[in-house]
Amino acid sequence: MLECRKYGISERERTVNKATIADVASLAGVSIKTVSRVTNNEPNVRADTRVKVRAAIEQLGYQPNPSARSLASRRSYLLGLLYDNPSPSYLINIQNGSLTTCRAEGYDLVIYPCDYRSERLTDDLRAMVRQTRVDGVILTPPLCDMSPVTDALQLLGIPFSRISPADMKFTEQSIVTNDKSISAKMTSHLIELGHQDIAFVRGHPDHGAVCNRYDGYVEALRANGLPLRSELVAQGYNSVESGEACARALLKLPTAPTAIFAANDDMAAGALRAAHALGVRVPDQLSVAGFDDTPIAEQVWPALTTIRQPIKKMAERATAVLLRQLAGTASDELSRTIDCGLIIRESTTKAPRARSQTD
Amino acid sequence: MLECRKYGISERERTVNKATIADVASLAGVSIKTVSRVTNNEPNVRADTRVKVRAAIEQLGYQPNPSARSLASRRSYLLGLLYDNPSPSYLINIQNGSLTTCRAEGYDLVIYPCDYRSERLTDDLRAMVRQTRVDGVILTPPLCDMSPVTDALQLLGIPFSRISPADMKFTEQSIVTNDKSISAKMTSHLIELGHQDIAFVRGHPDHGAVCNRYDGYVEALRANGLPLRSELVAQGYNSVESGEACARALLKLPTAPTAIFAANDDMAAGALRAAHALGVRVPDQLSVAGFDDTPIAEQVWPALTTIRQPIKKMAERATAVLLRQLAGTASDELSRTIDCGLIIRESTTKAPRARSQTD
DNA sequence: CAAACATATGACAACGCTGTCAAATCTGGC
DNA sequence: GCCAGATTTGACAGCGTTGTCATATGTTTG
Repeated sequence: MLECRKYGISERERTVNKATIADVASLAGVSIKTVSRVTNNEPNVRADTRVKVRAAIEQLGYQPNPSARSLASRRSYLLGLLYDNPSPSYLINIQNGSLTTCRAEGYDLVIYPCDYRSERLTDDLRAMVRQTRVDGVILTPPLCDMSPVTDALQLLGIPFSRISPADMKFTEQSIVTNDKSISAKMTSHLIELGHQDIAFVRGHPDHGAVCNRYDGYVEALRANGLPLRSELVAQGYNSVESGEACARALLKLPTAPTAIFAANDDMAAGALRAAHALGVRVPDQLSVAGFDDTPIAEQVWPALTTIRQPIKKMAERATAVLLRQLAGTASDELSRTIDCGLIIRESTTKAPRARSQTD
Repeated sequence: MLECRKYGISERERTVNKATIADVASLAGVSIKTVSRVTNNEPNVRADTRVKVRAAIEQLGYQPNPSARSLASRRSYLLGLLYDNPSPSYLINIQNGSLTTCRAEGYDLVIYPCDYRSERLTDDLRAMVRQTRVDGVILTPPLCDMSPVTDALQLLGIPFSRISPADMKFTEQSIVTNDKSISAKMTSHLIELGHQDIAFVRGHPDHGAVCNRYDGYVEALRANGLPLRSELVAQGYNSVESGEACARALLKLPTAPTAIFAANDDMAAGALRAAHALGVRVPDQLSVAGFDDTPIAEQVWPALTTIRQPIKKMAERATAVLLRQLAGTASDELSRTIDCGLIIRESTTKAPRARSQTD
């Protein structure tokens, strides 16, 4: 009892999970190999044997020791999630999605924040992989688009799965979104509301998928016969701050836009701040649209019109694709393209006629 | 070469990390035990032997196999982070902080989102612990205040460390914040600005530390000789939405407050939304203060006066405390109380004289 | 009914490390 | 130069699984 204080390790090991595969085997009256077959759902076990073993497992509360299993089978049952300081809400969705799939398949998730601009990125990667021996890696933007990363993983022989890559490589191992077409749809929506002078705040150049959104904007302008005016295109860096700076500059233009479409919600929130500060009323004088439907979209005032990406689902799929890859089973039935939808809220409305007239 | 396609597992194992402790031992001309001693920084190795072994390790790029190490030493070198759907930015800070310490000590972090209201909470906990055999667990609010959780962990003999618990139990294993006194300070600050009618939006009742903030508010009112008016105290639930609802009700009061202090930033952002919607100008007519300094505080307009909690540092410390506990070393030199500071931004200013006069 | 084959089970050797304990080597004191 | 004690090193047995391969048990077929 006294040694129990402070949860002495040795005491713990005696208390918890005492049953080993051998205990189960002797209780069930079979060999440990048969127990192993049952716990791993292997074929070639007679139904009644299986029942017997299951009962013994139940009775003893047996859980296979993951370390022993890993050592013998040379798999860690661990997946790594690689990310570089994304928006918190994005990350949490990715994590939750990935975990959903992981848990269902008996895997755990280990997280690896890293700096995509670091010189030592591939070294870090290598160290990480070796240290924990993750069976596979999930890559989020912008890491999923960096060939040093994918090359290193290929070299190490670590399977990976990519979420929202910008390019079309490794399509078998990627979950892609239709960023371009949905951005075109949002732009068209604004045009339908009567907006002619629609500004676009571009995302961080290193962030591939976000960049594709600009292409959709360009496409929609062209499709609707509107000119692409370079002064209405601003370069942001995904942050609220950068969005605010861009919007300030845009709103001070002699031919100020009546709508601003930002490549993500944070920058759209920045545009909102700029409008407030400059006394421009949203949406009466200015419509603002974002992308991602992060929590901030509903938290700012007015609530942002935006595009919802089912991020959690994307992560679930990406993880499933990775696990299939690990298992060697085909994953053809898994759709790898994810659709997004427009969410119309308070920050967009019809273009102010008067204004575009007088300008 | 052909088998390399799709990164066949067996091929991988041959390619990556081929060096074992035996290879290092024979290259260095020592026994495997000596190599083990070196990699684990154990004493009683001659300096020149250590150098020899280190060189061999370097040359072969040897990394100990974590599964083998775990199996033999009965430790997983894995820590679990238990959380229940907190704010994304809170979680990311916690994760990053915890990881910083983990990495430095050769540990990895496994994440466990869970539902604190679930009936099966302790069962889940038990399953999780057994499945991965985490060496210890980090508890965030509100889980850190739930005795079913702490009891279960104690029973399982799993060491844990708590971040921001509301109670004073397990002080050796907790990182506590001075929520009460800093809330009093914020309240006093508002009083110094001339506010007399200060409303408080309380946090979720299940969230202990957030509740303590109310106590600070009460204390400061008393200390400054102001009455505690129950109609100025609203019950929120930590969400933007609940903060907005509370603020709407407060602002419609015949004796509306000139300042609203919300127990967290999300609710303060909600108050901002309510003010915007009702045409109440912030901060001219209404001061709003939050708590936490989450990113939203800077992203809304006007930017929120709030209280900064060094969450990342708290997580670093909590993890360090846990690791000391695991190692059996004393952690007395680790301070377990964390100070917060007031961040004055745009959402608070002097009380509108006229108004409090006419009311 | 036996031969031939498919299915079910088990014995045993890994897997790569750490813990234990004994052996070897190095100290310093006389 | 020798002995007691401290320090350094190594042999070897686990740790709890899975993989391999041989054996045992069914099941079909001629």
